[in-house]
Amino acid sequence: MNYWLIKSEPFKYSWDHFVEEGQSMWDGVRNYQARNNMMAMKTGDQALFYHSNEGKEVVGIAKVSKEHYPDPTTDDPRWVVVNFVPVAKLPKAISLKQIKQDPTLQDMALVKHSRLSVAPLKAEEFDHIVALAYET
DNA sequence: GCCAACGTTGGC
DNA sequence: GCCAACGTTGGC
Repeated sequence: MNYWLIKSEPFKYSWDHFVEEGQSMWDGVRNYQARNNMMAMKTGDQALFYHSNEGKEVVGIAKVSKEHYPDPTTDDPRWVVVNFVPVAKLPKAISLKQIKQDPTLQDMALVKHSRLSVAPLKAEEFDHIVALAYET
């Protein structure tokens, strides 16, 4: 199983909206690195859902419900989408600030390549962030 | 195939 | 709202 981090501007597509819909087609990715990451996703892989710009925090856990297929929102055959379903909302959102201050999370793409919208996560990083969120 | 111009993202 | 970082485009 692999772990990922997916970013969305809450203004465009928030976690709450995601939960409301119960499923999301992750479209609009127009970046090769991000696309390659999406193509590597397998059904059941877990992803942290991050709010960029507004909030700047990890708010929930999502899971891949459908592996990549051609992006129906464009005729351009280069782009793909994947589907996600919500797994759990984190009891406590983990802010970018907190991530940056955590020595074990310094290698995250979120820290190093802040513009990458779909990034791989190590299992340790995923577990660490989830553990932080469930701490009291 | 290089590189300048341009557009976009996202933190601050 | 600004700007740095970075990706993409297009002329040569």
